[in-house]
Amino acid sequence: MSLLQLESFVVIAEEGHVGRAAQRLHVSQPPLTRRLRALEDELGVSLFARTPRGMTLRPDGERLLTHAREILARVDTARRAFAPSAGPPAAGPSKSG
Amino acid sequence: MSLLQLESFVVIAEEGHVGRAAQRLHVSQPPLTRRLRALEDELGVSLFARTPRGMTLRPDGERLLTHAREILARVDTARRAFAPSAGPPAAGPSKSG
DNA sequence: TCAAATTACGGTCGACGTAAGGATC
DNA sequence: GATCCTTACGTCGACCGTAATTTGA
Repeated sequence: MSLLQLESFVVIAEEGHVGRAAQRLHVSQPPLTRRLRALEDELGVSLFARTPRGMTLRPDGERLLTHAREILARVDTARRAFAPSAGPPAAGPSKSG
Repeated sequence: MSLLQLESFVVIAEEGHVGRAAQRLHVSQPPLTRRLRALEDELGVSLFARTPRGMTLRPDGERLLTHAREILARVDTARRAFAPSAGPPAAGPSKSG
């Protein structure tokens, strides 16, 4: 399980469409299908129901979606904590001003 | 930032020693040094102070350590939610009993 | 001098993109 | 017949391990 797989999964779930998800992620469909496939294989469950109009989240997929969002949110928080755009929230302002 | 980098960082921080961390992670020192290096480079900060006896966590490193532990804990929770060893906590037991 | 981290180098595995295939309505 | 997901194939990049180099008390 990698962050890339998790993010790919979330986007596919949001779009309900591998092609659309691929556009959002700036990759082609095959890599996305494979990432999802690898994730399902590792977890040993089927995350989506394949329909002729796209992908529908299954119960296991909905459960993973919750976990995935939390993980990605934490990662985003960590990244922001070190982003140069804004100072850390708890370190206090510099006394230079 | 990858889960592998985060896990590597945490182990190095715990051991204060790349060599020991490498043993725990079943890899040699160079890959571990590179993972840490890539993480520091991506974050734009120095996580450890290099000393002749090992590595000492710096303020930025301590901050990241907190984030990293939370992220890895969430990932572990997600994995357990799909682990075949135990059923999901909220799905209820099978009606077979 | 001694211990530890880091960089250089070659080899192997994984991931991507294009093209072809299978399935459903 | 059209749309979408999936698999096959060739190529490139990333990561690993061994060996050599640099760093710091």
